[in-house]
Amino acid sequence: MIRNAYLLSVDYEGNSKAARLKFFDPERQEIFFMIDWTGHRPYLLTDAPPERIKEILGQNLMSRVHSITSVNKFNVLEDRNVVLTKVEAKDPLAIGGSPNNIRETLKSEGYRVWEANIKYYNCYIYDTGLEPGALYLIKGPNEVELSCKFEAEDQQIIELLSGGKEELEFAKRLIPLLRQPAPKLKILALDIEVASPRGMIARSKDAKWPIISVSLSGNDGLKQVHLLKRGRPPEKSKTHLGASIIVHEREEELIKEIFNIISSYPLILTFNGDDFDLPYLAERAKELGIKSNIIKKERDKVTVETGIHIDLYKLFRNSSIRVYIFNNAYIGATLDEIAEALLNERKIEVDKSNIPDLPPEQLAEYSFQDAYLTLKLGTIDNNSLIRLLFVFSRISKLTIEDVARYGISKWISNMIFYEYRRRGWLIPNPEEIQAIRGRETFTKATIEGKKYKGALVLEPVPGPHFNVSVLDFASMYPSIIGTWRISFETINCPHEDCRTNRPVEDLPHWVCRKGLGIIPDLIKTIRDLRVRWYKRIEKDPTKSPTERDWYGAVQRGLKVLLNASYGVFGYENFPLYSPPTAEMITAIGRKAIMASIEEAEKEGLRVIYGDTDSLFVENAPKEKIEELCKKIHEKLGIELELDKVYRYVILSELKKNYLGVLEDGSVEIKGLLGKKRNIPAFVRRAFEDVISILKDVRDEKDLENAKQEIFAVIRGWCDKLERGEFSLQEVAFEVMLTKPTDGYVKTTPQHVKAAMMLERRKGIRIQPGAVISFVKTKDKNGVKPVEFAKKEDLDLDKYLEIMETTFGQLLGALGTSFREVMSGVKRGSLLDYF
DNA sequence: GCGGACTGCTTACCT
DNA sequence: ACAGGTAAGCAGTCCGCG
Repeated sequence: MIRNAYLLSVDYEGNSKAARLKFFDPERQEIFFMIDWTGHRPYLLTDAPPERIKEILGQNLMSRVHSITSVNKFNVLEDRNVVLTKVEAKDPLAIGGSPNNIRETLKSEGYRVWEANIKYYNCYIYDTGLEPGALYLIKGPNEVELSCKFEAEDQQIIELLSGGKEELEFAKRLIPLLRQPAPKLKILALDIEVASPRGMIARSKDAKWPIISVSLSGNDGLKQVHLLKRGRPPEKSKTHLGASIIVHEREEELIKEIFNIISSYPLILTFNGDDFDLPYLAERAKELGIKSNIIKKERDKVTVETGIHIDLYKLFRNSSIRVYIFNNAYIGATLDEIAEALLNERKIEVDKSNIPDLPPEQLAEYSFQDAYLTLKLGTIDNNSLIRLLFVFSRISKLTIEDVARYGISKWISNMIFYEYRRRGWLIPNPEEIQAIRGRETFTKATIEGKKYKGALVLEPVPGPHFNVSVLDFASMYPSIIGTWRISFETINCPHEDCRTNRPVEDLPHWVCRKGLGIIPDLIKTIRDLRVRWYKRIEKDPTKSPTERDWYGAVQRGLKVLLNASYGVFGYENFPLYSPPTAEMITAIGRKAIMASIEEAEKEGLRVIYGDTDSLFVENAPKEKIEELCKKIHEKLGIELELDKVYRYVILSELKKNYLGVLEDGSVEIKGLLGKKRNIPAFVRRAFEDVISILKDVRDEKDLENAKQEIFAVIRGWCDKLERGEFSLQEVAFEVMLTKPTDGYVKTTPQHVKAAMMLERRKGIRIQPGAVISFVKTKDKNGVKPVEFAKKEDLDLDKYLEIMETTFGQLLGALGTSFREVMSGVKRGSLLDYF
């Protein structure tokens, strides 16, 4: 049977002792497997001679060895070919997983080993050249072929690139992969509730208590709550969201039914299902004697045999996803906070310590809401997350399941490892990179405790500025990596004649000029493809909305990769960690921005601010800007471009703090206190009120008038505060708890005090990631959780102080101050503090 | 014993 | 668990002050 199917995942199958490919057939909405047919085996590389292996490993380990051969590899750190011994094993655990293993035995004998820490299924993907996430044509039991190939029309994309052979070859593989949209999948969200006694937290390790409810919400319209019969039957047959309430006499029956339904969906979504829902289900099933292997617990994930499982808790916690995909719209990592921020919906409020004692209808409502929210989050924005996972999987070569669980450094290192294996390059060990290419840095960071100097931030010229052009280096660090060819491969290379190639005079590091390395090619290709092609076709009106959605995901996905491509080199746990590389990249960045300022000033342009890769230029004629960009490109080889023109900008005296109004009246606020989400909603609303006045300002005269209006509005809000015209909720500060309350040993910040009061009074533990709402009070403690406070507890002076600092940033830039604005106002007793 | 100057911790932001 | 740079508010400490 010939069919099309997406490769979703690869794992190791213990019975057949081989890799197993998990495919998804979109037409039948069905998962199927193929066991490796190539005879591939796990292995490591070592410098121990082949003839000595037997003796070193001993009889016991040798029985687990499949073969010993010699292989040629290219060692990039020393720029030479090497011959190494490849030890193939009969099972992956023999390499490095079991107590007595080949890796450690070789090391203890003083030999070096390489590529022994890579998970077997990833190793398999590298060697077979499989493309996770891609669509395949399944031609027979031993024959699969990529459905999407490089086509004649793709040549036009290649023309946009200017690289060498390697770069084009990489692009030719990537382009077809990024053309194929993500499949439509039947999706099921699942959530369970457990009869844990009051105050006890159910854990999946010892699934002591019965499962009392399982809620299911599918994108095909399935809505069910399965309840275990306890006491009286529910009075309703449906929840208010329309989920059928189904009661089971026995827990076995319930679990069996759930397994049945799960198995008909290729994608299962949970919120924290890796740590709780799925392992708990599996453990209960085992305890009740249900024979099923549908849920498989692995080291750092729980998978579903009949599909794939994505734990949205892990996915939403991924900071690349949070920052670049959701623009920091949520901070906490709880279902309630994310749902509130992204969907404007909340969990149903119940007494958390008492869920098992809820009446059955209420339990059903509460439980179903969680499954409902999980499905909604997982399919948000017309399945944009699923699309992104496919994009990331195809670029990083990680399985969909791993992409959804690991962070950006893993995505990047896996992509690089794949390319290394493909070319027969030896993947170096971290300690060798540092020993051979250096680990020392020579610049001093501004922030104490950091390893090297970062970006440059210019001192702003405070005050209002009209007609401000913002120039920036598009993807500055990736451009530097590509143009100067900076990576762990090229920094401090072994060639004597490259030592004079020092892009930054005050750093002793040199850079290879012989074209060594592939990372600069990969980054440059991704960068050029994004800015020259995918960003354009995302906006192409001749494309269908579906296609534009897809290319939007591609474009954003590439951006996420690029944004982290410099940072990983400065990250200790990145397998290709190289402090000199990171230090060189930021140093070139500083040099580029300095050169641009110099050039701009030479042209008679006035630079009023700049941060890292941007320049704010006041009143610059268009021709002069074009001239400047051209000159900089010629001089430095990276592209400086006009990003936007502000009708006017108000710079505060602080760095990273300003307000800009674009020609269309839209306001961009950066860093100002009024924008921070931890300040009370009351203050934020007052701030927004003021901002709305600034929208319509076109010239200095307007600004003068607006100022008077602003003063009046600020006074108005202070009056409101004084008269108590607000709800408690509106004056609550909202600050995230980043660790458990007992983890704060050095100081006890206010939000922690409030959290501790909540814990004491309610007898619960507050989890990291929860956002604490508290108000400032006059009592000794100074704070109270909003739910325990009364209006008369409030310390209004504190609230006036925050109004002062919030508006002070703006007022200072407008040549006045909060005090001045408030003077002449008739004050009640509360304002006597002025 | 108390307040001001200071440092360090914590959180949230910018690029 | 990608990096460094900037800002704010508070907790805690030290020191001077009869």
